[in-house]
Amino acid sequence: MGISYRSDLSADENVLMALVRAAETFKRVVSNIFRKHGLSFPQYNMLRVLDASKDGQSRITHVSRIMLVPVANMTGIARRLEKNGFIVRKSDPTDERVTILEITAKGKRTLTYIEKERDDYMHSMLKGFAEHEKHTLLENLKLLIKNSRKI
Amino acid sequence: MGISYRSDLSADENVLMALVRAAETFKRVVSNIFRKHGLSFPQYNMLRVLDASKDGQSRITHVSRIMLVPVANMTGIARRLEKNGFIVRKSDPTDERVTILEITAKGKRTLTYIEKERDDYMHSMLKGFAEHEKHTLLENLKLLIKNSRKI
DNA sequence: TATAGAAAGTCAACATGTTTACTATCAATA
DNA sequence: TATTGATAGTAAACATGTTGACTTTCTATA
Repeated sequence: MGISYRSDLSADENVLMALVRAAETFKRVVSNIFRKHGLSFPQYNMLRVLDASKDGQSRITHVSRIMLVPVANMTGIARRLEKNGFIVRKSDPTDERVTILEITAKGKRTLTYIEKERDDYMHSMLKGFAEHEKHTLLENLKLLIKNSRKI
Repeated sequence: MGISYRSDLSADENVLMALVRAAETFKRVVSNIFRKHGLSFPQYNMLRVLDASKDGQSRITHVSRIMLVPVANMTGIARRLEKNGFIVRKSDPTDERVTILEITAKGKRTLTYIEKERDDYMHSMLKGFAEHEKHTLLENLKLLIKNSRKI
């Protein structure tokens, strides 16, 4: 099944299709972990960014730039996170245009609950890789990202 | 920007986040190519599967299994492809439950138009990789996929 | 041969991504 | 200072992904 589909793919395409599949499989499994705690994949990432920010807060545009996701997507993600009590939204008194997002105690607690299970999964996904192989893989992936940016 | 976010990530997380970013960047750029010809990323993949199938046709469930995408997603993708004349839908006389998808002449033509630009892009994305490095990268990605399946 | 269960699809509800349009505010400058 | 352009964010329209419910049709078997 699928053999006739793959047989005429070039070496380049094989690599890049495997890249997409590996990423999607990874996202699917960690999403299952997040979902048990009421979070989607991008919601979790937004929480992580806020948790690592000074005072647990940051403006939407800043989060957008770190996540490499258009600002337009942030609105809905933040709205749902706020609805479920993981963050609060405040306006910046010094600039009325700005919306500041801040992680709540519930948000921080949830990240803690997720942490171990997530780390275990990531570790098992990289089973069979020596440290230097992880490093080489990381460099390869960075080169792919760099190459695609230049196009 | 983003430094404080990244600084406390483990080596495992660095690799897997780079994996997701590389895949998303790749998808974004090839999607631009496809869009010029009226196709989305999954629509293109569905066309590719049909084009590589016997007589240019296959049942929805089969395409779903190859693309590793739930059948429920296939319905809408096929409907939009049919609406724009890239495929037709037929029912299987031997099994009334089955929907058969078949690529049209327009669909095949469109794949031909896309082919070169897409190959050029994939080649430039893998610039700087020797053949044996591509091979190693592919093996690494396959191992990631295999590892994540076992969880 | 009824009937229960499996298989193939569709549909609905929701979250997300993408693009475009829009509002509100701020900043620069004529 | 009034106007113009840049910034920050939201909203709407669409395509996709995910899950679960549902219909239709087969298939196995009691």
